[in-house]
Amino acid sequence: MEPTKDQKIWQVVLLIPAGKVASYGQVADMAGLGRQARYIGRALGKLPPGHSVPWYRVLRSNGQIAFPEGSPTFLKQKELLEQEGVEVISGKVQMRQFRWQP
DNA sequence: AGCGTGACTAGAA
DNA sequence: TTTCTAGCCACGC
Repeated sequence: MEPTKDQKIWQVVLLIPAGKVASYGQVADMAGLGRQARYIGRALGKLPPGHSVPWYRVLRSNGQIAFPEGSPTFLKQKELLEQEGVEVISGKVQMRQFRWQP
């Protein structure tokens, strides 16, 4: 059976090494979707239960988390990133040292 | 079949 | 440096 776009996106996200992060545009390009950065978030929203996809390693192009501060999802992502060793400040990540595939 | 929406991006002020 | 605007494209209703 053919893998769907969502599956492809999840596969790309799985390729992100721990301790590093990637932007939606980066993932979209690697998934072969080009400029569909917005679809990435939507696909991650479709993630099934019991998944092992490090969706929390996907951030905006400027290194900021895509959720509003104070949201449970935001807090969860921040916690997971810090657990990976990524420094999160004011909802932003020091992508100067954590940018994936320069 | 058409319209609104969004876990986005790049550029300008 | 931060904030605002316009462009973008696929999906769901």
